[in-house]
Amino acid sequence: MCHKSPTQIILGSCPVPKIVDHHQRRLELVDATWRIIARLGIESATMREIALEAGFANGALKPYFPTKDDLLTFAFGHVFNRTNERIAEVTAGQAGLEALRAFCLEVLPLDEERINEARIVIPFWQKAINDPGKARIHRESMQQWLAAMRQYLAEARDAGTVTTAVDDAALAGQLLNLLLGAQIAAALAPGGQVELGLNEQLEGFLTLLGC
Amino acid sequence: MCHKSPTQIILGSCPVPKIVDHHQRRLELVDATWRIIARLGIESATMREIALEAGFANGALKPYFPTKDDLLTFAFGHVFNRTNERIAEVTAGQAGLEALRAFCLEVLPLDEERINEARIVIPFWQKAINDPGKARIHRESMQQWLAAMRQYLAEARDAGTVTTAVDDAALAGQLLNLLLGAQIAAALAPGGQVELGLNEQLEGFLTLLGC
DNA sequence: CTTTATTTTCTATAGTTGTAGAGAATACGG
DNA sequence: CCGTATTCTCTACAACTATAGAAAATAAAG
Repeated sequence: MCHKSPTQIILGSCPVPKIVDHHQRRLELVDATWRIIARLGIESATMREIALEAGFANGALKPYFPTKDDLLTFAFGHVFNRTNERIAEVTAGQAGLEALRAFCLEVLPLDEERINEARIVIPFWQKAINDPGKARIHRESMQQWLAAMRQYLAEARDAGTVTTAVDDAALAGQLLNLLLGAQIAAALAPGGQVELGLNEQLEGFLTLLGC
Repeated sequence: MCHKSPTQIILGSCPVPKIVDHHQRRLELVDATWRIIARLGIESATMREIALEAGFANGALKPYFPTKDDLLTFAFGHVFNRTNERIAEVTAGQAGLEALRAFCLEVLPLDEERINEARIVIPFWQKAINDPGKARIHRESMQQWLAAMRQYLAEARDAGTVTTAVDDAALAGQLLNLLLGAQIAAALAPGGQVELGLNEQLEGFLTLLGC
């Protein structure tokens, strides 16, 4: 039997090598799904519409995602992965308040691309309310974010840039909720409105920490 | 012709007075809708399910809400009205930091009832992303909340309980986003988890203002 | 070119949804 | 008890959904 693993092409045990990279194709389909959700909303993200957006016919998705829920769960998980990768890039080599600022600036919906991500993550939250698996995806990333923030706050305290009496757990929680709330504000802002004062809110919060 | 206005009962111009109070019935249907969304999620809030929850058959909703969208829009609008009424009660006769605290304590999902409201408002946000009418309902309430918060902050500054250099607009924005983010944290928390540190976050934030 | 396994299209199906509307049931005035 | 307007139930229907699977198209090896 000829399996689908790309490594088997190299091994040559398969008379006809497979043509499409399954993992790559999955990512393409996820990308098409994102575009649909960002442009038309999750209600329009039907299997047919996603296939059309990706340039395929209705049934072509099944070999890559057996069910729609598989596709959506993978797609949503990938949003968090992408964001976490971007965060890792931006905070690399930084610490303390600088790292915290970079972290938040990467999560805040400050440009069109991240406003689109907000339009994707809100439907995800809605689905996660009644889907423990999806809720776990969210919660695990949030735990990770909280841990990172607490570390940055601790570093900033050592550096003397954070001096408030409010404890770091509360501060991290405030900042996380502020970031989540900003997604909603951005996603529901009228089309064209770019300025929500999010940058001022972030700088203001960081200022409050140094008191 | 016999109209549906309750005043016509009193006038006696209608040979057979109407039996059900249309407005009251609409509220009952909205209540049933809320229960369905809170318990099973918005995906399960079908016309049939809502009718069943309210104790009626499928078609009985139509005289009160011609379409499902009418029902949902009214239901979501009513969530904001209720919350705003509760806020008005709780902040009545208060000012400054005390009013601000009462306001936030009323919005934060600190008990089961308000966690259920979070499970209703998140699907609403999701729908509002691609429905300008619903987005406006949200935005108008948020504008109102922001104005109230700025007023409380100004009062608190006069009283000397808010002294931070960060300007009130940024502070109000932070607090609003914190409240919105808390809805997400609460709605996606694993069942049974009640303590999210939201109270500590609020008190911490209010402490930060006095620096 | 032929063969073979893969990949994709296309059609079909079972289920669910919002909505419409005929008819039955209901409750009240007389 | 009867008539009447209201209210509700029930059935029907058209649209749309995810999914399954047969058939066609495709691409590479020999």
